[in-house]
Amino acid sequence: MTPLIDRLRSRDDWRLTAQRRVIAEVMTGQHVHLAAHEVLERARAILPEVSQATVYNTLNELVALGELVELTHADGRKRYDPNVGERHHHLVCVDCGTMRDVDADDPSLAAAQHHGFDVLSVEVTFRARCPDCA
Amino acid sequence: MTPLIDRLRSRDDWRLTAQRRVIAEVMTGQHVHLAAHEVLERARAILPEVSQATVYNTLNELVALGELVELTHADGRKRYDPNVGERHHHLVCVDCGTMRDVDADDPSLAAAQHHGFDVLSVEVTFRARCPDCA
DNA sequence: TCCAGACCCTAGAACAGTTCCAAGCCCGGA
DNA sequence: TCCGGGCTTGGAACTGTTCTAGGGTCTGGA
Repeated sequence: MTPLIDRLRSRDDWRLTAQRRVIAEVMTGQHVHLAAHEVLERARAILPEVSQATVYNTLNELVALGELVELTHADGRKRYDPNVGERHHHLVCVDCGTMRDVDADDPSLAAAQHHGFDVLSVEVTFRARCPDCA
Repeated sequence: MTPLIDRLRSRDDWRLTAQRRVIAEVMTGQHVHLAAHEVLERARAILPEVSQATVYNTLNELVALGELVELTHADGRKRYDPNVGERHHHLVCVDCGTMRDVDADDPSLAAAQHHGFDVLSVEVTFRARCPDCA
């Protein structure tokens, strides 16, 4: 039993059905940054009758519950990261899209964190609320 | 005549047609981060017979030429930033998507750079090439 | 145990953003 | 003027995501 599934099971405002449990199982681990279609594939390997709509619904619900973070990838498809607890950032391969979590507090990445990647550029985005929307 | 249009005009591998000039005109300025449909709208205000396909083609070509940077926004649509010269990062409103350029070298944003925004979180992405793709 | 209501799941349709395609247009060079 | 290559166009196609309608499942109360 993983912490994620434990947390979900103990919520009384959210039913942990078989489908949802399988999706949570798939989303468990370090360096997991799956796109929806990959989640669907892996979930179906465990429970073949999971539907696409359920995967999308469940992923969105888990994001709303704060259990996943949605990442927008350059290829246009969203990826989901279960590592919400600790502050961390991302190392992304510009060719294949592979991602690694890195914990860096500044935009210069320590060599020990390179994971063998050849770093090309850094992109910093500040998520904020503008005066008009405040 | 703006520097961007000047640069484009002087390329001999790329014809600066009326449509392309209008699109470049629309993309000129500071804090310009337009999505394709906005570029189309504004371009048509100047030259009504510009087609959607041309806007997409031209934006992609300008990105390939290094004259624009493509930004992936959480809402799924790409935005284009003409500010390619100087290293800078982005301040994004989570509600309306408004963006501002900021020049920050670390993930703590100086108050002078806040543009009145209420900063919620910082996201750092290292663009890299993984060992398999190298 | 049975029932009702709430919640959940499914397949397929619908949607939005982007790209592809075939055809016609335009410009520069011969 | 004619020709060829590149550019543009509208519409179709494609892809990722969301919506919809209908049926199923679970839970608590009678």
